[in-house]
Amino acid sequence: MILDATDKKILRLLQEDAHMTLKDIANKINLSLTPVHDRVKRLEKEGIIEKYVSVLNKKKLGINLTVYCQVTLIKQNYDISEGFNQSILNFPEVVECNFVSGSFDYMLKIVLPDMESYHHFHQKKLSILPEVSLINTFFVISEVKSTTVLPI
Amino acid sequence: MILDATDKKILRLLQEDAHMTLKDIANKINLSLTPVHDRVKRLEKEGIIEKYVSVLNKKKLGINLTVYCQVTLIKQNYDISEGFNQSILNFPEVVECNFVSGSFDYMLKIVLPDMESYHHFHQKKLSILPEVSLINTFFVISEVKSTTVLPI
DNA sequence: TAATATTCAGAAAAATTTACTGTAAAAATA
DNA sequence: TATTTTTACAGTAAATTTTTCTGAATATTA
Repeated sequence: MILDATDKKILRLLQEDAHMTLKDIANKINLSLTPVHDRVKRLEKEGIIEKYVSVLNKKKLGINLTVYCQVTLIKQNYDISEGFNQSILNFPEVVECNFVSGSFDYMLKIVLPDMESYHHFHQKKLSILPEVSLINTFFVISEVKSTTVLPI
Repeated sequence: MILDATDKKILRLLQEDAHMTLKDIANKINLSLTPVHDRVKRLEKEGIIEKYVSVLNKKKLGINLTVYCQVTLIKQNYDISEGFNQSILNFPEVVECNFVSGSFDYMLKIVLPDMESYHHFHQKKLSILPEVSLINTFFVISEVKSTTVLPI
């Protein structure tokens, strides 16, 4: 599937604000409702638009600590990795987990209320996983940028 | 502002799918339209709900490479940091940038079409910033988890 | 106990999305 | 080259959703 200039304009708008009405979009890109509607539906159907979500304010929810954890496993084989992955998927405080190249195995991003919660998470949830060998933590002091907008 | 159980239920639903109708939400949590509408509006007004966005599919947009960069600045003072921050905000491929504690200064997450694009980004955009002293890159081999859903 | 807020239900109005009809331009085919 | 087919779009009407309004029930406060 090829995205033409109009598709990209629509995607750029919807990435920033999914609550724009079709009419708003139509006006912004000088089209009528029909093509905008059809294109959005097509983009949804093709899976280019994966989902629509609400972005909540961490601070106002009392989530005041973000950390990156570099995790090394005891071994790199399939079963060990899969076991670890499954545990991570069940940890709601882990918002990001990627298997990476380099001197460790996984890069995690974790969001928590405070340091005490992190201590608990580290001791009672992450470090006790049988697959985990090493954890190296970096604490976020200040968030410069955080966006769901992809460059298109 | 205190969130009661009903607010949290609404937030949990909207975090996963912002295209649920008020009626859908009302049905799921056994309420009528009015309180759901009023609560959502209040959550928006208070800034608990920050925005609504569309999540796009990286792969289908030809974005096949994700990397983490650990960046060290030449100095840690305010002007140097601010200069760096401003540049980062203007780089659309940088989707995440956090000032962190530890053996380097910033943790970046960058999304790009391929290795060639990363080479270009590294050489022509990141490493030439006057504030940057050191860059350490980790390539994502496989994405295990990536969510905008906060634990509430 | 009365007055005031707060929360919610139901209904009507306004706005948006969806579906339908048709036209013009571009592309494909004979 | 002419004809058919496809594609993209405009306009309108129906269906759905959001928004607004009215009022009742419960809890809070004076």
